[in-house]
Amino acid sequence: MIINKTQSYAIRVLELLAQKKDILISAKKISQNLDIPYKYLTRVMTKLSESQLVNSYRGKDGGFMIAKEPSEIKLKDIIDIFSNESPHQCIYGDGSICSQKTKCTLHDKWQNSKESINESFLNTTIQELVK
Amino acid sequence: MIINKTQSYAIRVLELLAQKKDILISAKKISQNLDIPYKYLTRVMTKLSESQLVNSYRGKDGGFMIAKEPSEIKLKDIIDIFSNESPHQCIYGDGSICSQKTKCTLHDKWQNSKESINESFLNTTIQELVK
DNA sequence: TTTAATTACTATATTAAAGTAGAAATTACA
DNA sequence: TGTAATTTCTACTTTAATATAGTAATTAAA
Repeated sequence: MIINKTQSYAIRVLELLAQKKDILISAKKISQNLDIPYKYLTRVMTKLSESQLVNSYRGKDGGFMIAKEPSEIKLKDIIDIFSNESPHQCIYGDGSICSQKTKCTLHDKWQNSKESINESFLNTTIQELVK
Repeated sequence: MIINKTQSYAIRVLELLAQKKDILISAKKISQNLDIPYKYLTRVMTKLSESQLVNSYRGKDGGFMIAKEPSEIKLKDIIDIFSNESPHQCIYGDGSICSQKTKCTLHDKWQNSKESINESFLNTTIQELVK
């Protein structure tokens, strides 16, 4: 896949919260609505909250709300939160063999594909998913 | 990553075998040459052999040889051998929610990126990596 | 025909991602 | 002030990918 499961969960959550802008929604409801395992979701939500893409409200009647204009949130912002991979990874691994200096045989081809994806992540906002 | 570790191992193996066309090379040598764990590599090699991208020769002085013209082996041929994912996966998973009929919100964008990658896999042959 | 070097097979171990469980901290409201 | 509903924290479990280990099968050559 292009992105992992956790990342796609997070994108879908923000899509939902964008649809319900200015309304508090609990993790329980998000979980039911999007069919994402509740306990796993709560951890995703905590990270989204730490990253200030959503605001969280604790306690009774608490929940989550999108923290920015949907048009201000790029897919890349979300994806990066749940990403650990070094961005320039090629078939020769982590940069020790393949680097800008000593490119691996696929470096340029890879880079093109990656840039195409990355560009898509950069210029797609949550706004677009909602309408 | 775009591809997983096993897939990149396999690509590098075929790159090497293409460089040593018509020469038998043992798994041990491949392992040393490419710094791929020996035991893991042997299983990758068995699969490449089953898929007839390489010919295997057992017994003393045995080893592996590329089985086709490097120009005839597409990256996609190699990648597909070590791939289990359904090819049209979007953020809504495996096709039950997102399909051609009921597209997910990112379906078209995703498809573009995927096609760009896929095209690259399809029109890049091992030949290109060697020169 | 024996030996050594190899591929092939099968089982197990390690690691990272995904998922689950329980309880602490917080808060609205009766 | 007590209770119930929530987020947050910490630990554990499961699953899939990657890696390791041991041995069987094969084969060239002494």
